[in-house]
Amino acid sequence: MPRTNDTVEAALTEYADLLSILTEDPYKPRSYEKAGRSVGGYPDDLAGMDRKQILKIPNVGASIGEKIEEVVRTGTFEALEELRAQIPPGVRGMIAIPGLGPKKAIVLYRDLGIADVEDLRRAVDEGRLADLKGFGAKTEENIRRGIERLSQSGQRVLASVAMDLASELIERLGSRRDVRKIAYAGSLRRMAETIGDLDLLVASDRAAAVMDAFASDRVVERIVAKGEAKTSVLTRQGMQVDLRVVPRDAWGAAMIYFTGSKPHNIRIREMAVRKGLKLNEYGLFKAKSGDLIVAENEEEVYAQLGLPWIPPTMREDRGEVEAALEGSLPDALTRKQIRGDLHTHTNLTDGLATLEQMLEAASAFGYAYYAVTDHAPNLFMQRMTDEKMLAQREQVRKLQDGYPKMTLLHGTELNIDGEGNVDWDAEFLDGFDVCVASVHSLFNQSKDEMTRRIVHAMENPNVHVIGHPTGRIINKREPVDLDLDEVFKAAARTGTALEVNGYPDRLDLKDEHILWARRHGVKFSVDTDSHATTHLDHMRFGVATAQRGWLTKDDVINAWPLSKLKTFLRKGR
DNA sequence: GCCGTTTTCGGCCCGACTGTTTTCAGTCG
Repeated sequence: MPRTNDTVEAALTEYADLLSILTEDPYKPRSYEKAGRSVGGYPDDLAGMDRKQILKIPNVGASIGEKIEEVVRTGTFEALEELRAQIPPGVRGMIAIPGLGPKKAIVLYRDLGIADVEDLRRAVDEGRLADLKGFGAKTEENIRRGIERLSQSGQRVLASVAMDLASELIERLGSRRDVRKIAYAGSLRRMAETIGDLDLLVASDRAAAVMDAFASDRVVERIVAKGEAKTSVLTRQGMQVDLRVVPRDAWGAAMIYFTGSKPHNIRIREMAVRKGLKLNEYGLFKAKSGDLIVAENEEEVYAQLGLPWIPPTMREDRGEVEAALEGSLPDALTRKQIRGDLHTHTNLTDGLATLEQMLEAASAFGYAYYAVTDHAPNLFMQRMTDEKMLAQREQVRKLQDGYPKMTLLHGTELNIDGEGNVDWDAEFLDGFDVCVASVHSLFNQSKDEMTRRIVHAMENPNVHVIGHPTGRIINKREPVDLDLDEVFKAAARTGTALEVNGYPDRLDLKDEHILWARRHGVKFSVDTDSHATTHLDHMRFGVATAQRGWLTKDDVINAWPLSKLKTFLRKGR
């Protein structure tokens, strides 16, 4: 079930889209779009708010405030219904086609009666766009390709997949002499959970040569656009990659610009304007004289705007600029602050590596502690038994001598059954150093059942961490239906940590849920759920997700010293 | 429609690229 805020955001965004199609005024749609985003990112639930509180939301004034109340009450608002009556819903769908915006969409509808993407596809095939003013042969071809791309792509890729492509391109282009600096930016640098386009930034004095090399790289299927400063290509896998080349002394300003997010950039550019300055990808300038102030690195640019450097993972216009201004921007968790991994597997169950191999690989990360948490018996396919588990514990204790700097913790990943009970009784569970408990079955329970189930598991004094709390698999499986507010309250009350699972297709809890849970005083465990030695490095995605949820080392139990962690694991007993 | 270190009107981020035009609108990020 979507949160009320999400419903309201969707309504405002749809209204903004319809306005952009039906009116000339470019500012009004933008207002609704901004208000929608503010509402979506607002921490409090709109359902319980009165008008005065609603008007405190940034970018929400009297007019939009009234409409928000209407949506909370009825699920929609009158003005939206009026616009919906004017054009078919499919026209809005057409502006999702790359290269086709609101202005062309309305011409297609008004002049040819084209009402959705399918109509448009037929019209293009039949050559009916030919006599339309403003639509030439190339536009027609671009629309044809845009429709194709929309139907096949639409699917954003996991951050880990984009990261691999970025590494490959950076390695090849970065080895060129005329490439002084190269880095990925965009949503990958912000470590969003999925990536639409890959953005690469290069510092070079020979832009044309670098872009030629890029455009003829082996991964390139087709060149989408190529100019003096920017080239866009489509890879064979269907991913768009944008390359921007700037002079080296503009690196910092360009990185800010290219990293985004777009709303974050707009916020800081507006700040610049108010200070009589102008910010673009070439630097921060005095508005009147055009004199350059700074450009070379990000810290300087932020500093001149009166801001501390803001980590890319927090640049989402979720209040980070305001927090930075008042000096309350949290010190985001860093990879270095992670002292151990509390959720990992071996080949005793479904892992690929032996206990010895996992420990050896983990010790390379310099961890102070490390937990082995193989699956418990009720996940029957794993064929776990009490004997096997106890034998593993013996083995772990023996291997401890080989790791003087890393305390080995013996744990397990329990299964939360339909009623919220777990595999073993208290006596057996007492033998573990740490217990993660997760849902692995009955994903389709009702919201009430699922919520009761997880809360019951958290009330078990031997359950320390709830693993991948919503169970979603990105692009594959929906999250389970949960009353998250109840779950977060119970986690705080029982002293149970919620996992931030760093496995790239889980990232569970996700950033927005973390922000929400954190306000309830919940503690978190940032883990990899590794099933192979190579998975241990997924901690980078877990930490990035934690940063996107504004977590600090104080919020994260595996960033604590072992003694403090052990106190937490006693759950107040 | 929102907002205020140019405060209750008059702005609203900024630049690159494309395509169809003859100087610019549309789209994108």
